[in-house]
Amino acid sequence: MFTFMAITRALSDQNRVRTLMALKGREMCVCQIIELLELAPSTVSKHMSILANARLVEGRQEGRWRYYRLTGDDAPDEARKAIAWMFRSLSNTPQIRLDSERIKEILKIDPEVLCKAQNRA
Amino acid sequence: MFTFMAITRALSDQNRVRTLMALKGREMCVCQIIELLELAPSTVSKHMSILANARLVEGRQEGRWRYYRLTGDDAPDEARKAIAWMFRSLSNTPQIRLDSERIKEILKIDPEVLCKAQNRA
DNA sequence: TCTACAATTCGTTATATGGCGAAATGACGG
DNA sequence: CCGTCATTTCGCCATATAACGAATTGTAGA
Repeated sequence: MFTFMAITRALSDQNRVRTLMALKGREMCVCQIIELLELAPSTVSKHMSILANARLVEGRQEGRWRYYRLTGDDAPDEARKAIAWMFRSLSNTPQIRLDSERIKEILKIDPEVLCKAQNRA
Repeated sequence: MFTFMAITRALSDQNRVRTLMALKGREMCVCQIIELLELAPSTVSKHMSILANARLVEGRQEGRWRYYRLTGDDAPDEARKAIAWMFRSLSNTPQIRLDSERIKEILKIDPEVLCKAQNRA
């Protein structure tokens, strides 16, 4: 029950759901997610820790960057089922399609350049 | 997306999840749900309206009593999938098993008697 | 119509949550 | 080591939410 509630609470915020959808089939570093959601770094970091706590995502350090991806086979069954349900429900919605387009643009930019641009803003 | 978020927000409260699990395969009137959750009538009523808004349950008036049940085939696909996911995740958890036992006892009591008892308390 | 009463709505309160900016952390290049 | 810089942690504020009791609504029976 505790695990299940951690998942539903994680999924109860739209920005976290958008993030999970964005991670379908790829990794993204924090600054790329910041760029997608247009939120402060500290806010995004907190969202990621909530998702990680619910075992919906896992992080990987690469140099100065931290990459997040959806959890794999090691994740609890509830988490994988939740992600599958989310994909079935949302893949064709306007918001997710819109995000999908923006992600394509964001991924074109070298993370190094992207982070520097964010520092200036 | 709006529909999906309504569902995840509805599922993000433990008392609402317990209520949905309680409604598996049966109807219950509000006073029976009050008895299960041990919350004030106004609180339970609000929970039920949140669940109904997310199209996870639907109500039926019978005399002075209002019975709630899980939504049927008329519900959005997201809602039915969510309920299925919830059942798979929670059916064997301690809290739900405990509730299941209590529900058996509650259903033995005539709703008329149950409501009267609640008024006295 | 009047009373009883199950359920809902409304108003209030305490806590939880999402947001930000500032400071701390930790990894890399010099 | 030392500075740089991506990310996280911390402290704060505004809003959202869950809880309650009081008042309202609407139905059934007298």
